[in-house]
Amino acid sequence: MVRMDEDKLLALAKRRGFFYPAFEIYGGVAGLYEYGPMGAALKANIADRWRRFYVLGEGFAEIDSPNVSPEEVFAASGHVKEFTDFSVECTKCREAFRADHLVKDIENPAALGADGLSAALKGQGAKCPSCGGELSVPQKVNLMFKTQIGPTANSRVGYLRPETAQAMFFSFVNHYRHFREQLPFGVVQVGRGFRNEISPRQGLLRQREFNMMEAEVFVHPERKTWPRFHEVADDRLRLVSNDGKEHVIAAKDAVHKGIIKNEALAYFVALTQRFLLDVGIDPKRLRFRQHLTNEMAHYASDCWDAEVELSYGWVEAVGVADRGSYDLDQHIRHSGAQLTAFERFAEANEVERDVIAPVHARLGPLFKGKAKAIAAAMESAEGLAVESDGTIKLAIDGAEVTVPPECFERKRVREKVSGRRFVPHVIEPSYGLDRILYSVMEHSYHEEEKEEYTVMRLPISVAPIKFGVFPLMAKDGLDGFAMKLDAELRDAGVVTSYDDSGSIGRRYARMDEVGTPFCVTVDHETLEKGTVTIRDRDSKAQVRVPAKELAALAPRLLRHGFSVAKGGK
RNA sequence: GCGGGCGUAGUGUAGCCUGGUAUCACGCUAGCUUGCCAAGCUAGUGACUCGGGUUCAAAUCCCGGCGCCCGCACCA
Repeated sequence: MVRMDEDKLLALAKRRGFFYPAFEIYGGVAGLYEYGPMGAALKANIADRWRRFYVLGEGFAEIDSPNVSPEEVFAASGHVKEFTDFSVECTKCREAFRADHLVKDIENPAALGADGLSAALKGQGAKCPSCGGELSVPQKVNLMFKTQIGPTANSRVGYLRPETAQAMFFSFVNHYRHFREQLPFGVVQVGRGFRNEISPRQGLLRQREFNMMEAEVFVHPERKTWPRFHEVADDRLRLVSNDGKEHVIAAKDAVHKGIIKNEALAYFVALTQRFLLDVGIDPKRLRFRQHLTNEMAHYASDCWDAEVELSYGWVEAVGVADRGSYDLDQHIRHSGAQLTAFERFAEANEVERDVIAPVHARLGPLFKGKAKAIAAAMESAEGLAVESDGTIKLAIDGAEVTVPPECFERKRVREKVSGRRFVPHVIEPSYGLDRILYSVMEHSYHEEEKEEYTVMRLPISVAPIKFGVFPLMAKDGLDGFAMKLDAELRDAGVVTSYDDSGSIGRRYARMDEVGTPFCVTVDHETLEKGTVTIRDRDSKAQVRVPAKELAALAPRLLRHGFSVAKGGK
């Protein structure tokens, strides 16, 4: 029964132009999908709602960075090294296999390293599954799409990004400055990611090129609170913690009891719930599951996935992770850039310390080209020891250099220390847009019990078309009137669909299938009294309103629902 | 990638075993009709997943590719 729904939904998705496999006339390519007119609109509307939460609601800044990135970025992020699967090759028939899939009786073999896999395979005497030949040692296969930046031989190696997050990290100082050097703040990006999956499946849920909406929220490492936490404090969350227990609990209690590690993380878990419900996820089919300790990235201190129940089972749609300072640390290490925030002490400290001050007038002539490096080394080295003969020994470029006494002075200085630099921590809510879109479609899908009749009960805000506009019959001037009404609505910024074909019931049905919340019909009474009917998708109820008022009424209907029309007239 | 199931108009299907270019329904388009929930009549539209082989002839038989679904595994 569940299977049936899924097939019917996929059929509807294609028939009505939501989504379908890409490149169909060339046989299709696994893991690549195309959004049709309804799907593209639905996707844009969901992303819009997301921005309403994250950009308008939280005041976060949206950026837009390239899909193609130089190798250095992913060397720093760890993707070049770690974003891999292990494969083994048969030495006889040359066939390749995923190493972790050949390992038997080990829980989570994917978590094994090269040595662990190698040992496990050897220990089990694993042979080639197709010819029985000997297997090679496990080799890493990177799952990023590799390319070259620039067409000529001296081009740089590049990758299509597997996530949008990195630009929010490596451009941290720009964002920090934009927010006038105040924590906490957030940066978001809505865009595409690319993962060259070995075997993509399950339609929109696992694609090779997919859409995500990511936020990186930079917080003080010792103050992982959130200023607006009180707004969500009483939101009830369904939490499955990694001890296997399920809690239905208010956000504030989840924090107090330590189920969710900190307030900032809990805030974004609660915000995620609000967003998902807003775009049409069924609350009964939503839960948050904490990552198991061995599933969590080693740097993450806590991670919660929003999981949505679909015909495929529970599917992860959003991940909310406390990533600590890992990502910024990595880019600091690899690039040398100072990706830090500055914190002013309440009172500036005065400290006295001994320093070695280079005498440049002597250093220069004596050491020539090396003088600059020597001076820098003297200034940066804390507590340099002066040898018994009065010289200093320094290691410059791997060679020891002896600096005679006349080249420096020993001084005691008073310094004012007004604050300290530190690497912020990051809370990362990461949303799979395609998965959310698909989930919204499944949860909106509604079939009338008796007849074969489908209604997509999409929330008004995400529905691709807001109003169907019909003349009851395309004659007697009804069609002309309806066309004018349609143009007025579109002029007011409302997405409409004009339709004068077939019976009125058929046209309602078409709109129901794409989730259009309202249909306006022009009939003979319109010509006499100037009123039109508005029909509600979910209740099929109708009310008459003056046609003249429709364009003004429409935005209120879209905001508050059908009851506005009922109450109004 | 493994195991299983599968691929015929936009959709759902018949035909495949036993080779002779394709059934029915819905949809869609036009006309008539009806006059507020997929009504009716008429006409039209439109398909054998791709490639190779066997054959006088392939949707049908054989081989291979691609794709889809389920399970395993992985993941946003």
